[in-house]
Amino acid sequence: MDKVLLIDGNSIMNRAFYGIMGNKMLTTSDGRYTNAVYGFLTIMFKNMEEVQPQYMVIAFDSKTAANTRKQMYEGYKKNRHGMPNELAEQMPLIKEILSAMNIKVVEHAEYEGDDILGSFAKNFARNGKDVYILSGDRDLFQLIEDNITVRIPRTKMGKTETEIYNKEKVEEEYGLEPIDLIELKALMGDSSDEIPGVPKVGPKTGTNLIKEYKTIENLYKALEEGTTKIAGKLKENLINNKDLAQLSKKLGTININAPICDNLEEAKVIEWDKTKVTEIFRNLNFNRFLDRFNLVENSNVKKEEIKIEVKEEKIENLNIKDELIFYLETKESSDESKIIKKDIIGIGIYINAGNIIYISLKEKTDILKLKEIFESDKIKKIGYNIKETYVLLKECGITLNGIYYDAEIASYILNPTNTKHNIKEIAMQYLELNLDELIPKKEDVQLNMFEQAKNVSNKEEIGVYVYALQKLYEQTIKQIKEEGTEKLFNEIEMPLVKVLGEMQFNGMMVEKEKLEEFGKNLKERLDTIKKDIYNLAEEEFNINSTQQLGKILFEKLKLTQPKKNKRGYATDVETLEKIKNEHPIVEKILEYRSLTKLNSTYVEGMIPYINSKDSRIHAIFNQTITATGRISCTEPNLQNIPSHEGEGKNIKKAFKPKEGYIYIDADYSQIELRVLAHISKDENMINAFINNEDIHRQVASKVFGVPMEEVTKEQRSKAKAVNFGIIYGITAFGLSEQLKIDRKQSQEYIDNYLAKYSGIKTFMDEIVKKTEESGYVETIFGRRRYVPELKSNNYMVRQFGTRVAMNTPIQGTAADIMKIAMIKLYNNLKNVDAKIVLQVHDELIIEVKEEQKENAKKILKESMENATKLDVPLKVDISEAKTWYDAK
DNA sequence: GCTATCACG
DNA sequence: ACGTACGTGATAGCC
Repeated sequence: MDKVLLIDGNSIMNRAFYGIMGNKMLTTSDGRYTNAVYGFLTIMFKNMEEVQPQYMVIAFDSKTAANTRKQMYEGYKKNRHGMPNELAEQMPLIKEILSAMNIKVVEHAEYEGDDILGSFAKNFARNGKDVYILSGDRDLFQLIEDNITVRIPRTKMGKTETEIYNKEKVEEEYGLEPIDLIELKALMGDSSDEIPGVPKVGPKTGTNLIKEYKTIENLYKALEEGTTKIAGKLKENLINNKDLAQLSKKLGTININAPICDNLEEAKVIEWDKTKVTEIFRNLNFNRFLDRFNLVENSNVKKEEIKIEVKEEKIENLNIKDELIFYLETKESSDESKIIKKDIIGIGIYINAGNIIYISLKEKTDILKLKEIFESDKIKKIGYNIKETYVLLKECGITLNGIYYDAEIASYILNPTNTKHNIKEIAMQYLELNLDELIPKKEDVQLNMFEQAKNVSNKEEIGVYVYALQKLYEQTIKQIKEEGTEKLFNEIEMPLVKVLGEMQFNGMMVEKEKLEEFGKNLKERLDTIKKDIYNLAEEEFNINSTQQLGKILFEKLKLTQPKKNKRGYATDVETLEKIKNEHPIVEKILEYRSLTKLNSTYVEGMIPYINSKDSRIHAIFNQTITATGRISCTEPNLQNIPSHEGEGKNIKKAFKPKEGYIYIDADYSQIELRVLAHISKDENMINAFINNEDIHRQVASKVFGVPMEEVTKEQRSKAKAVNFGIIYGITAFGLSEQLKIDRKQSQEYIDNYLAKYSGIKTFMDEIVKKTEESGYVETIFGRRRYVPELKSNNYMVRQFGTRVAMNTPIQGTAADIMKIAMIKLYNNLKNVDAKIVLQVHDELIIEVKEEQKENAKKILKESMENATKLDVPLKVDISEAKTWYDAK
């Protein structure tokens, strides 16, 4: 069936404008802004690729189009200040480009963009086409029907994804059919367009009313006939505001009969005017697009003199003995229950220089023919992003062994502050090789590129990666040896790949119902608090918007305004705590904040990650992100589940092992201070740990000059803050902020501390000096972090450099120790029915068969405490638990 | 994308 | 006189 892509021009331009606003490079040489145009095209191309439309229309708002509705109601879009100049000047530009691409652009003096989209959508749908509307605006949901879907671009974790709304999704989210949304809006209004609605009717009341009466006409008929249960204030309100409801319905109804689309064939997608498009792209410096659509002859680009020939080969002919240098080709999988939603479709293998082979693995069983090679411990595996490979293979029933070298990890070891370790970047950096130039370009790129099936394999591209991989292997290992980090690489990082792969494969079991129940409870309470806040503010606003909130608190309610930030008023917890006594609304805001956080991040954010097959969350543990050597965790982040105090902790009740199993939770006690004691060799601190003293109490005793027994709770807690400060590279300001004392006072604490713990003072001075000289700082296992900040001309940046120099060996060494412990633990648990499921920097959780828990406990504790030998003992606290919540 | 906010060690 | 404690990730708003 023919497909139609309709685009809400203004809405997408807006998104794009704010999306890439920060990129200051996106101006032309004469200073014209191009970021919104660039972003618009990126989003449009992505959607063209996904939808592959035969018809397209882009609708824009004209200056006068809103007048039709303004005549009905003068408030309509009244507070919409026009778009910023930087965006406005880009509007003609995008229209010019679209016209060069022969894409139909519609703008009308009397009809707004929504009306244009609505009319085209319904018209196309009537003609039997599949319609896809691309917009950032949820108002368009009312247009959805069987053959009409709305696509909302969304940035999630840096990636732009498209959220697709069809009938079912709308019903699920709103509890109403798409067409009913018109009625809902008539009752509840819309603050962004200033559609009034009926006062005091929010989403809940509104939805219930529409569910029962379907339309406002029916509702009012029932009210007038008295055949309704509605009573009290609500009834009064509805009756008194009938006009407003009717007006709002008119305002909020998208016109689907605008006489503007009599010839749909005009919207047919045809070839671009290549010359014009090229000229404009060149003019705007859109080199990536020029390249992508093959619009320039790259005659002036110096081509590498490398010819990479890739031969397609059968598995049977493969002869691999000592090492497997390989790159897996994957495509997005349609199987939602997979741990990693990718399918393996091919593999490139290095045989020798100039001889790279590609094996197609389209059939599910193909990969199993390589099982023996993958599982052999004798064959060294040399690859890229092997942790992912490990999980993918494990899902196919293959356990990858002999993991020897990973180019991503090598790059990380050489420079952990690099933010990108993808193969193209590291080939550029370590080989001075531009892989894009080596990948042969396809001929028919321009229009047809959107029609290229994405699962068509590209063996040439894979071949180039394999080629680069072999070179990277040689080059980075050479550099790693030169700087002396090969032990760290070979004995810690590479063995850890498998452990992290295991953790991701194992996952953490979550009781979805428990989470949902908690979410329901949160939402109910949030509804109440929201109403309270609106009542106290005497108006409705978006509480999540710090700007709107700031206006309410500091302009309308005139509360004292303790702090400002770049964008206006600060409204963070600390600020609000200070003015809590001035108005009851503040307390409510704080409560609202903490509950929305719980609901959106830990309930709503978590549920989609629960695997339907095994009820587990398979979070990704990243090994190449942090500057210090810690691992990080994403999709979702299980390392920041609430655990301090308050009801956030309840989230942890949903995490529980499978039937017959139990969690053992172990955490290092004071590992960073112990590391500090070791590397600084400070006598007092070393003794404290050897004698198993309470370190915070000891510090309090020394800093405040009181005997150990007389240290008060308050003094101990202050000392604790000082200890933390020391680890972070203390400043008087930082400590005074933390303890809410003045700078003089905090400086005294620091001076006292450094006098009593003089070994630490010496260490701090020397590490900064050493880092200045060498340019880098190291952990005791040799992990290296460069600190260019110390050479900066900017005082602030230099100061930051000194703190980094002081903190990195401490945090980094602690991270190294944990990594060693994890490897030991993994090996020691081989004959136990136990799995490592989570690491939270100084905490490890295993899921173990109940009968074997005592043995597992012993192994866990021993692996962690004996990870390495320091001048102070490593201490581990251990507990068993039925849920994560119960772990102490 | 950047900013503000807030969750963790 | 400046503006600061270290390391992370997720969400929502921005119009």
